[in-house]
Amino acid sequence: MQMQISRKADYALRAIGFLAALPNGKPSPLAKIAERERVPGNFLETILRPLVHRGFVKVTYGPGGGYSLARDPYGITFKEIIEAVDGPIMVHDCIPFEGACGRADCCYQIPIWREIQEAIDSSLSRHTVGELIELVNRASEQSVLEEFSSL
Amino acid sequence: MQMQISRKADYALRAIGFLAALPNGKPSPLAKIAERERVPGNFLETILRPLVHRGFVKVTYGPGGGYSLARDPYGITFKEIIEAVDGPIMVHDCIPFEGACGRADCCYQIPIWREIQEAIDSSLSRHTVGELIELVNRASEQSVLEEFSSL
DNA sequence: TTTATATGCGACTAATTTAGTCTGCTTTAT
DNA sequence: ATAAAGCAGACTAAATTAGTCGCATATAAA
Repeated sequence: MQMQISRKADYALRAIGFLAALPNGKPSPLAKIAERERVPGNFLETILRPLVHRGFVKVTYGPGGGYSLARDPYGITFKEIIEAVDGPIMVHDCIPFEGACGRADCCYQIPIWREIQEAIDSSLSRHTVGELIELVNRASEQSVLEEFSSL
Repeated sequence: MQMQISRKADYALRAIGFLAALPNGKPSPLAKIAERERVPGNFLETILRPLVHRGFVKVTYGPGGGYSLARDPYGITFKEIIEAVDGPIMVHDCIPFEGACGRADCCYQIPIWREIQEAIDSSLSRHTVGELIELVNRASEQSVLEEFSSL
């Protein structure tokens, strides 16, 4: 399997989806997020760090504190989160500049790679954290319904 | 850098582009492809193997032999080559089936991942090895022009 | 002002994947 | 026969990813 998002990116999106789904932006401590999303806590903390630095997530210290979403979830894209935790998404070395791969004379493929890159970028930018709220709500309605029908 | 194609896939596409650009499908031995594309020969050989198995590349043994393209280059997509050498392209564990990540209750994100996967797939399928012929030809015309104008 | 509850930082280790090598074997043209 | 080609697969090395840990800092509330 390749072209796969990293575990870090996956965890980041789970965590940020969790925060987005919290009512009225109440902060949630690391331990709680980690438990709910079944993610190693220490690791999650290192993942959330850049999200805090870049202003996607807000932190409040002390008792009752924790992480919370700092921005409108519909304004945060998948691409932004993924790039925040793992660096730029780049399908080929030579995307930033021709010859970056160290073989300037062989880079005739790059127009194609640029198109592919563009497709990936735009697809990852079309999806926002806001969608996760709807999805998680629909999922929990669903599980309530299942519980009900099994009685 | 992430979501990057592997070196294997890059080498495979360089090699297959080289073969596609050869006139009248004459076979080219490994050593020659490796030299021209500046790729370690032993490694390239392991890369070409699955391409032979899957019928993209044809082999002729003995003196004067080597590898040649086995099919219409406009019918071979980037996706096919990449998947032949590196296995299926899959943006998220849960693409093949919900719960593949081992957390069935947390898979509410997968509709989004499926859309992203679809975008990547179709973009990689739109581009064919045939385009490489045109690009390499244009590139060599270009270098002839440059040589000419510098006189 | 102490204490408990929080995160921040960075160095470290472990596991996995990717990249590349090597040695011996098979196939085929001349 | 023999030389030129690829085939097979086990092996090693390098790089990346995933995860841990100990100590430091910040804040709320008793």
